[in-house]
Amino acid sequence: MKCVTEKSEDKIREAAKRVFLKKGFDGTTSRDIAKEADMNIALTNYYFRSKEKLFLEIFKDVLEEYFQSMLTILNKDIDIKAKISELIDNDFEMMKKEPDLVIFIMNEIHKSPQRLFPDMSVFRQVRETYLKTQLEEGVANGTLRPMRLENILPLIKCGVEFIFMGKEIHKELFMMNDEDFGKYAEEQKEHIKAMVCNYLVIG
Amino acid sequence: MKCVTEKSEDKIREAAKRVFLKKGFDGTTSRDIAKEADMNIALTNYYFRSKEKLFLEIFKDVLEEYFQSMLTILNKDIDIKAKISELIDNDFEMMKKEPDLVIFIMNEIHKSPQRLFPDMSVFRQVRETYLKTQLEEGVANGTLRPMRLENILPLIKCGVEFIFMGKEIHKELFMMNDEDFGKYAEEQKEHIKAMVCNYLVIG
DNA sequence: GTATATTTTAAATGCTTGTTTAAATTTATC
DNA sequence: GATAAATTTAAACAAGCATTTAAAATATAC
Repeated sequence: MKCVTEKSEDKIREAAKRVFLKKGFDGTTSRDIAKEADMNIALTNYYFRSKEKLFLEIFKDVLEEYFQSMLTILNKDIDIKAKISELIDNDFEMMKKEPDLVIFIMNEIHKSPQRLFPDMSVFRQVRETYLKTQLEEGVANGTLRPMRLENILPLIKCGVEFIFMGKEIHKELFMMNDEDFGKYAEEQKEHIKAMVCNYLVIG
Repeated sequence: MKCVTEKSEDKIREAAKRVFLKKGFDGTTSRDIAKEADMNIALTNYYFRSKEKLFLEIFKDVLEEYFQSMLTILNKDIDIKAKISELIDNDFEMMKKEPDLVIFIMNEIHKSPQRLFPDMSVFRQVRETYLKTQLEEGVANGTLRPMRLENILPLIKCGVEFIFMGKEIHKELFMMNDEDFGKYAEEQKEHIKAMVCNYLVIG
């Protein structure tokens, strides 16, 4: 018989993801998670053994979520300019949908990198995409500026992610409200696309 | 008589800055700070009333430290390309000297923006620099692409700050050790300079 | 329907947290 | 050098923390 009510384990997992993303590992208590999941406090340890174990499980998911949609685009068989444009659009939508995700990942890894890299096979996948081949071919036949994947990928990602990670400071610094910021981010996105493409593609 | 030993208040302030930068507000305990300063636990509250008050004082300093050297360059009477180059070099040196500073600022503001913007007069200063005039003149006479300060400034800052904030993830992703990363960051810095200048300056 | 396994609960565990106290010590004032 | 003020100390505070317990409630198996 199919059950309509969600399994407790999943309820906790989803609640924990929400709270961890918002408050970070240090800022989150087991009671916060239990309250968000509307469950008894003892259940987090019943299902996940400890706050640390629960966090590591969720962090792994979050990191894969971050890379997954990007991976699909990196492997598409499309022109490199279109690919850059699509990668930036994809990043932009992700930052709008999950505004806490990137700063959360960056901050947690920065505070304790060693504990957070288990068997990240997704890293290898990112290193071996079709974009890499495209790049090497373009560089070889002189249509692209000599760059490696590790040079171009951060240039594609940093523009959009930076202004969203620092959304509140940008709003304060340039005296914008949320509506202003939305328009500003859109125009900034187009600048980034043009700037990166102009730089990578010769002529 | 000049005293060689540092005043206790300053010892605590400096210790607190070190610990807060490394562990963030939530990850830092009053005992951490007292230990780092090698002082009795009660002294943090004797001099600063609370952990929160001490943090706010330090955060204000840190934010001004972040903007101060940048402000000087923004107001220099030099060619706009040289200015961009110098801003990026300056950012680069700051990230090497204080690797925790930017991710700390970003994360703390992201978690609770309202509590961290008191009388930030430095924001007004950033808005009204000579670069703004240079930009408007260049755009008016057609030598520069039509952009405002809020468009160009993040483009200048995001490249370097992004790879340093995500140093550990970049090392893991692209299989670099610390030495590799150092070289990589230098070459990335030059790409960023060229890319931003090429984009802003027409022809 | 009873026995067994699973899930949920309230309560308590011992430890750490930020902060306070009141006494002890050092420094400054005359 | 005595008196007052400022600083430092060890100890304690209540509240909150992650985690555990053992009993209660529910679901599953026969």
